[in-house]
Amino acid sequence: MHDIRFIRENPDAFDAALKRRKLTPMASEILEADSNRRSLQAKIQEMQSRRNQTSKEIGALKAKGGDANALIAEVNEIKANMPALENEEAKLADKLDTWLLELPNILDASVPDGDDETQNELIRTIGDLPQFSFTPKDHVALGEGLGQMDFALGAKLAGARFVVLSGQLARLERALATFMLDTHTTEFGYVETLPPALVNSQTMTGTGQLPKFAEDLYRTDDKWLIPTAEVPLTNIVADEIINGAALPLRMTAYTQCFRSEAGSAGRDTRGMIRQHQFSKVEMVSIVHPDQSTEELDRMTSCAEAILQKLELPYRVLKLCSGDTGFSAQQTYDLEVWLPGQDEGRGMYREISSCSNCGPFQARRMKARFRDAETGDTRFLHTLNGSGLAVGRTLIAVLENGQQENGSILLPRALHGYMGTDRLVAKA
RNA sequence: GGAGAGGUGGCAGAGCGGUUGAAUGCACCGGUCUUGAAAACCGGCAAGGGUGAGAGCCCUUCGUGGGUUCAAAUCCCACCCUCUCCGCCA
Repeated sequence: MHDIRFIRENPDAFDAALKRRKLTPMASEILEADSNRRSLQAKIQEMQSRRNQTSKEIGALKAKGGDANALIAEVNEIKANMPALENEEAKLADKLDTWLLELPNILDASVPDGDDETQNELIRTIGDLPQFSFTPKDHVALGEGLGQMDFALGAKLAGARFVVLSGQLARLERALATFMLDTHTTEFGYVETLPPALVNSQTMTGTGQLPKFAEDLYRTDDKWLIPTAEVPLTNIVADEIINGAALPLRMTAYTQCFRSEAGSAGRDTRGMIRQHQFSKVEMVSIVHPDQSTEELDRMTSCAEAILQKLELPYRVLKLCSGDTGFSAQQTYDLEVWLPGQDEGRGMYREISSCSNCGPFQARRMKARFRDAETGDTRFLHTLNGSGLAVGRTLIAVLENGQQENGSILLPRALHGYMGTDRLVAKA
């Protein structure tokens, strides 16, 4: 959500920000509605003031036993004219709210220009790519070879884009999630949290999924399935005024995530890369505005630590203007190396996305803190990042650890969690 | 699902249809006192918005949305949530 005061004071900067998002300038249109609304508001408030004042006089007069009929008639006269103005004001306020809620966040100055994911900026590449003396298989071949990954069964039970894992692979999912949570809680100070997986519309609006992206979500009668734990975790501070001394707040959660993938028909149809249901360990930080840039680097490094401990090669990209999400000011993507993709030639695929949303979500959520020095309330900054997407991590562990005979050597960090150092086919 | 009770400021907790934006206590901030701290005492302390150079003035908000009334935290209706009991159930 945008700050109308910022637009009033910096209309040109606002339009320039829209332009970076490939949107047409709107500041003058917004400001006209804003100015009309405010003048209506002033008129309405003036009438309300007179109404309140006269009503008090009526009370005082009646207390003395006087005849208040003339004053009552006066109030009725004032009130008769109010609904028309109020309706008009409400319509304008609605229009303004819709704009402010549906326009994407202003990009940070550091975000490179670009149209799409091909123009993201490579920041660093970490780890050595595994070398194979054979053509590496993808996780589908490997998982089915192990007899522990069944897409047909997923389809029977639920439909396309579902899978059933069993045996060691089912345990691997659990091991990865536990390993990630253990790392974030014991090494990085995130508080483990178990939030609802269904949330109401207000919560979905707080983080920016609604009102604009309803078609990407699954819904029940009156609730929505979370597409990421970012939604419930971030909204924990909605409508709150946090004591500034308590910042930063850091939370992590392992949850199932549900996405309709409405815009992705035909993409990534093979395998576990893009499922309607997947699990993810999410990190959320709630910080003082001065700290959010630094916190984004910290959060990104926390996600990277997981990849490093799992001995998975990856690269870090800064998303360009055309690829940065609706609520984000700036985003780092972590892409893991998947040697089995592209016919065994391998490719990098997104496994984490760490974003600083600045005050954008906080303004939607009314999430504030009290500044100890000034005593004022200010909007918090919110950040979220995957740490990591568990399903894609499982894919990476399979494809990077594969042996010619189809067994999988596990990274050392998982041996304790798995009770073994390798995955082998069912007997 | 049924019956009952209740939702008021950061927290606890008063509140008669009319000077109640809301008593009181706690917490918090400032001051007096003290070598320092504590205690005690004094003072301050809701959020959002409009307007104004500013001091200030004004509007809105007592779970949410409607309604009654000249006037609603207070009355009426619907919904949401919490608690207690009963039923059902992982």
